[in-house]
Amino acid sequence: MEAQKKVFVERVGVRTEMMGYSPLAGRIIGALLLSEPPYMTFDALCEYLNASKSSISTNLHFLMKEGTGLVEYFTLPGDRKRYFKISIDNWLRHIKEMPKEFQNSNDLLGEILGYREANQLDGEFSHSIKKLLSFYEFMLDKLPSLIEEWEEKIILEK
Amino acid sequence: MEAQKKVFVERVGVRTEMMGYSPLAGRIIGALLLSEPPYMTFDALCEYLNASKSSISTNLHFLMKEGTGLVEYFTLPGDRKRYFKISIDNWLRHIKEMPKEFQNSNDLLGEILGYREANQLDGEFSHSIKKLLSFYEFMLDKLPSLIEEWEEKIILEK
DNA sequence: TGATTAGTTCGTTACTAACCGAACTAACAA
DNA sequence: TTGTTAGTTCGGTTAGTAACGAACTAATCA
Repeated sequence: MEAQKKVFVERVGVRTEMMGYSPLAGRIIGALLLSEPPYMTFDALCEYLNASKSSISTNLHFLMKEGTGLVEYFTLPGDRKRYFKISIDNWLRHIKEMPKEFQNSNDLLGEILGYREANQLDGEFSHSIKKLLSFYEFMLDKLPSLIEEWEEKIILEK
Repeated sequence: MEAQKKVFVERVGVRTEMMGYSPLAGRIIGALLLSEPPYMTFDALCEYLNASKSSISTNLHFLMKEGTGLVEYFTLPGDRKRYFKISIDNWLRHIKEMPKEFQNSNDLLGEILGYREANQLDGEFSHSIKKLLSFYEFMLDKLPSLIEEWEEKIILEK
């Protein structure tokens, strides 16, 4: 069972690395997803992941700030330690912001198309860019209400 | 106008770097998006981007294979040169595959939840993971038909 | 006040990725 | 067959990133 857990931690590590996190940041996420109880102290993370305090410190900071607040911590009265855990809420909030990513590509591509048309550059190519843009715009239009639809479904299920 | 074009090329470069491409790969995409006609030879790319032949060669290969076929080339009879251009079709095909990315995260998270439940780990945390999973699953369910809806819209507009 | 604990900061090392130039190959042209 | 052009491959340099240990700080405890 412990061995299986470690395998999961590494697999989560690989997945999250592909999302732009460092290997250790990925393993922290993995460890926190699989630990029981679902939070760990600083020292426990160092020991479990065989990592130095400095590396754990750096990566926890990253995950709490830049890393979209994927990790957060709580404290207990009369206890100096911090207890680190995954914030599923922030995780969800982050993936719901996916349309914003689209928006950025969309905007730049739109500007480029504007430039091409203003300078009367090759029409056929501009036309195919327009098609691509229309896809982005369609998604930008539809995704928010799709997300809302899910929100409502979730409320009803409760 | 030429200056404005270069600014665009760099901006595209930065955007695509954020998507995991190398700086030069990003600039190649930018140059090809803005060039008139909408294709360039190997040498023209070297010169325009002030890059070495080897770097251009490596990055074009990447963009044609691993890079989801974002770039392709064509040839002209009686002309040894290759003409490189953006494949908007492949670009579109690639973003339409977005649900597959979801699928991978979804599968791993599902396995983890299975592990947690099999070992009767903290119920509240597992419950919130379930909520996250339900979002992924909802999107996986709805996105394909949304994409199809766009396809139909496009056909009608023609 | 001094000792301990929790976590941070800093300087270094090891590794990887991006890019370059030079030498090379394959195809055609003279 | 020799030269030229288009592009590739290889080895090396440089820049950037991940991680470490040691020294430090801030808070608590005795």
